[in-house]
Amino acid sequence: MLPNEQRVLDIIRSYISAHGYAPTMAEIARLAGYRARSQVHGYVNSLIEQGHLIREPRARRGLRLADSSSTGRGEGEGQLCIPLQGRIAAGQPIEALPGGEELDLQQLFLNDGRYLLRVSGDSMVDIGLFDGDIAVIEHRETAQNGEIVVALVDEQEATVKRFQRLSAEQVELRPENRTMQPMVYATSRVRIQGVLVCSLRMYNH
Amino acid sequence: MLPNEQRVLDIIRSYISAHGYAPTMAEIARLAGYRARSQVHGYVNSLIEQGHLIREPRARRGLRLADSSSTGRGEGEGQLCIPLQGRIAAGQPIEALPGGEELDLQQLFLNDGRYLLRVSGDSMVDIGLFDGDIAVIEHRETAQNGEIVVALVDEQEATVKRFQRLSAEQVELRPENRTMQPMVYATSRVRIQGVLVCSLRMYNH
DNA sequence: TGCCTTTTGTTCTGCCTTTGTTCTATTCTT
DNA sequence: AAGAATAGAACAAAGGCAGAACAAAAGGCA
Repeated sequence: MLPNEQRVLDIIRSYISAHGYAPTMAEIARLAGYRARSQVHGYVNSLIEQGHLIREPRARRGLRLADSSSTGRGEGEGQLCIPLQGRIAAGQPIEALPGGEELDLQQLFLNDGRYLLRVSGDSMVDIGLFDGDIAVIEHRETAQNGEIVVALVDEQEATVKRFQRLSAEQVELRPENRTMQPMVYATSRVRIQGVLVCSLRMYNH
Repeated sequence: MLPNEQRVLDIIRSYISAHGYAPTMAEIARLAGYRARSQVHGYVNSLIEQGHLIREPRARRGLRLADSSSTGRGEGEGQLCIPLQGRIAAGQPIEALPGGEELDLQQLFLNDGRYLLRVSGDSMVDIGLFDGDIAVIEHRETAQNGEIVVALVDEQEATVKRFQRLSAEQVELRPENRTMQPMVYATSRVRIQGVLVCSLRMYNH
């Protein structure tokens, strides 16, 4: 999937999840910054060929997601679920968890577009993200307010920050560290590379 | 394989695993620090001759990894290693990790005697272990000084604390929280259940 | 209902930029 | 001297883009 296709798919996903119905070609074009609907149409065609989208031909707002994440994932035996045993730090020796929660390693680490980065620096210590931690990042080019993102400023410096869109022209990248100041940038200077899904820290000796 | 070829191959691997599509010659050049695309092209040609890469001629982003070199995710037989892609928060967009570090999920989560607990309470916030985090515990009945343990006091209350043996008769269980006091117990009253190997936190929305 | 306008999906065409590719030249290492 | 590393120019193909044009669908209005 090419980057522009990815971008269009992101936009469609966002739109559907926000509105409940699919965007029109013109809406996608405006959101993606294109002036021509035909442009979008090309990418949508590619996405349909690749099986990421389904079209109801000639229908308005007739796009649907063909998402593998929503329903059954028929992936043989690569599914690694680990049960959570219980809750620690209060009451009984180890209080069993009622719900039978599970951690799906497959989904957490091996989902499409997820990768690992080592965190360096102290800009997020207030939410417990420390230097040396490992971050699971999901590749995306758009983010919701409040998500923690990997963002590239001026195509130069990549950082982990909390994302907040202030207006159409401005975004805020806020470090979670009382000693640092939030930074406000023009939207055009900031490119989202991914969002933080999970962080993990090893305690080695 | 020459060192520079290796480097280029690493960059391509990282890029594909992070984005889902291959980089362009120019992107590889920028990531590797070259000014000329032709430079990259030469190495890519070598890598193709050696069978590490496959090219779709003249296509953009038309590089694919040959299976033999897909060290990316070795899930051959239940062994799940995930490469760390790089370091985030300073310098280059994403600074590639030289060592090719890997995270071995198999070993981390499925090693004998390891299990998961959900953390509850604030007694370890100073080391970034928060309420709701997931802890990977390795079952053990003894601990080294300084390790973080799951300890049972008087066969009643299980907690996560830092372990310190003060003498043959006394052990200290120290919460990592400035507002709490370390507790000292007779050795006989404390039973170690396991040590903290890793903690992990999800960022859901 | 029937007519008209607007919106929308779709196709086609033409222009510009990016990209893969090849060649050549220069410097560096051994 | 030989091979590798680097830089830059140049070209053709592919992709990115805008706009025009047309038919189907939707909605308004008498």
